[in-house]
Amino acid sequence: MNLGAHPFTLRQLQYAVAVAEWLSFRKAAELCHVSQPSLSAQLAHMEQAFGVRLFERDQRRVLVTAAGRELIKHARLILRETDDLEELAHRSRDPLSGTLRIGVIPTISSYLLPRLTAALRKAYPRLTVLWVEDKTQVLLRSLEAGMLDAALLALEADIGDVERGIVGPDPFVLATPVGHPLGAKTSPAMASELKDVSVLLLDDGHCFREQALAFCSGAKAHELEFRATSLSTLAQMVAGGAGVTLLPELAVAVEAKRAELSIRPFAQPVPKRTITLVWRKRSPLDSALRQLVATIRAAYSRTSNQRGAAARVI
Amino acid sequence: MNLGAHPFTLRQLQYAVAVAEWLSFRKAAELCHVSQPSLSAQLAHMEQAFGVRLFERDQRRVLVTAAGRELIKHARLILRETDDLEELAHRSRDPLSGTLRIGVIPTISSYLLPRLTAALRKAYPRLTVLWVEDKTQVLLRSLEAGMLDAALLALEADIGDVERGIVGPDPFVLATPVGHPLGAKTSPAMASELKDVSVLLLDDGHCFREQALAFCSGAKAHELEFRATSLSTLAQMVAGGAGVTLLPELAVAVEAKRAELSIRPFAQPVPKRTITLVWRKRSPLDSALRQLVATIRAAYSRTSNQRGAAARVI
DNA sequence: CAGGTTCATAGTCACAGCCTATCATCTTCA
DNA sequence: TGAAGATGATAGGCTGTGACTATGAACCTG
Repeated sequence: MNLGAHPFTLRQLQYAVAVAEWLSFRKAAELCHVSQPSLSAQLAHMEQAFGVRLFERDQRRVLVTAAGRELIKHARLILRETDDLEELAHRSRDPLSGTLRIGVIPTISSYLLPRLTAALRKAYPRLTVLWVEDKTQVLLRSLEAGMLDAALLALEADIGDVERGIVGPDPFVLATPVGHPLGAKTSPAMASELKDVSVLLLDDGHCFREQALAFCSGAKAHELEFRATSLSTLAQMVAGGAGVTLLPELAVAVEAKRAELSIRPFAQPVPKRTITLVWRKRSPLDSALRQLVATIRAAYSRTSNQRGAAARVI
Repeated sequence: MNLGAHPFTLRQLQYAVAVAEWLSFRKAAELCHVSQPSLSAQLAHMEQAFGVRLFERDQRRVLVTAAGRELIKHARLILRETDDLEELAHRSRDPLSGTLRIGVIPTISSYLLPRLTAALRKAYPRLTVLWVEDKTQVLLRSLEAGMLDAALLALEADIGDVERGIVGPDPFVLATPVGHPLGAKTSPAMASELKDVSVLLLDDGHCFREQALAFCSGAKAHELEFRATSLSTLAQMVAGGAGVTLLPELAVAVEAKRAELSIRPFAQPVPKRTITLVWRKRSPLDSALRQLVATIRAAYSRTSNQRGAAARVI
């Protein structure tokens, strides 16, 4: 490890990054809460130390040089790491306290959160979770940008290279209007029964759409043109007789109560998704999040059991 | 990006890492070239800022706490990154390394780049050039906006107030279908021969169109309605007997090989364009780019000679 | 118990880094 | 065309951080 004095400071890196972001010394100085001359001076020192011009500036505008681009990219990385370190320090007093920002996809949030928040409040009374609901890809981008600490989504989606902790499997069931021939049978549903049946699916961008679609096209079902933007809408339309659909079992308890639906489980191989908590690799929250996953898993499996019971009643 | 002041410094991280490594304040202070009290004071500040005790110390020994282990692991990572940044700065002191974004017009790129990239790789092995192909006016706007570092184009176009380095002249030649009366003569072509001849030209927006058009209208030639979008298309159409055209000599070697063309040079005054590298005034890359121009010029004149040889064979 | 460790504390000082005020340019708009 | 309003650079002065030396307190070792 190099123990020699570093020729630059974290503060200087922040200044450089701020200027690169706003292409303005004044604006950057304002955001960094220093005067513009101070910022100018620090950047001058930094350029001197590096022996490289980072910014091309005249009296009307600022541009980042080729060298500047490379260096500032790296500076951003370092600053993110320092933020992580701060975060780590803050948490190391008490890992599961403070505020955690967690993303969650819509087809999970409505059904899991009500029960989960209660369990979390009980397990970690000093922890506040800020839930952010959006589609998988948006959440993953926010996660990467450091705007989220973790995200709760389906493992089957394209989630890239992230750390993960599995909460549990969520099998899909067949939902049909009451009185529909497919809903009448008592045996588990076979994929082959879906051949040429009209199914309704979620709109583009919802990962549950992709997962259900994969199964349906394998079964040679026929997708109707209309696409719902939430599972609730989907359930309403099915109840209205527009067609049949797949629902994650997680949603059944709520949706079958709101709308008149017949629910049948599928025979092996059961289509399913795997609910998972994901976070950045090398996140300082790693161990805390693993602990959190255990708590979520416990709450989820309790919910599953109750759902199982509810299903038997129907 | 968090722009708030960081509660710690890189120096403090070094101190902490050194202590963790040697489990001794004195030894660590010595290696960091500071007095032991200075190091003690900084670590005390750091622990205060973090709100966590990093070291368990009494007068006979030093131990790293559980929190300290985590934090110092992360601190090591950050210090490695800062070393990388320093290294990066050191390398970028050599302006002709890293990535340069250079624009180039289509009537140059296809013919010059294959040879040029090889020459550049050889001359500047640590330089990566990202070539961006577009029309002159688009390139100049990108250059002005800082999205490009330089652009390779024809001096004869309207290029505004930019810094420039001339690569070399690119004379135009007369290209006719094989068997065309204008192609039969062995003497250099006169502008007057083009009177009332049907010529094909590039589409609007290509600067080569403007340059060729200036010459042709001076010669009272007659432009056919059809306009090609690339020199290759143009050559194909001429070979097909649709008319005659002007080609930059740079393109002859490639195009005359693909299509059956007769090529004649022009008599004085030879119509031509001047291939030029341009960049922003006051760009910090100025001296590097002048050096680059010299390299490009060398590669271009070698290409010219070979093209001269090829032309004699035809 | 003296001498040699260890890290912590006290007191002093220099300079890095901040501030305000001002300059030199360039753009904008009346 | 000229005044007002940007922007970044420069000048000069102040202050607080982080360095130093000297010393203190606790602990081992011969």
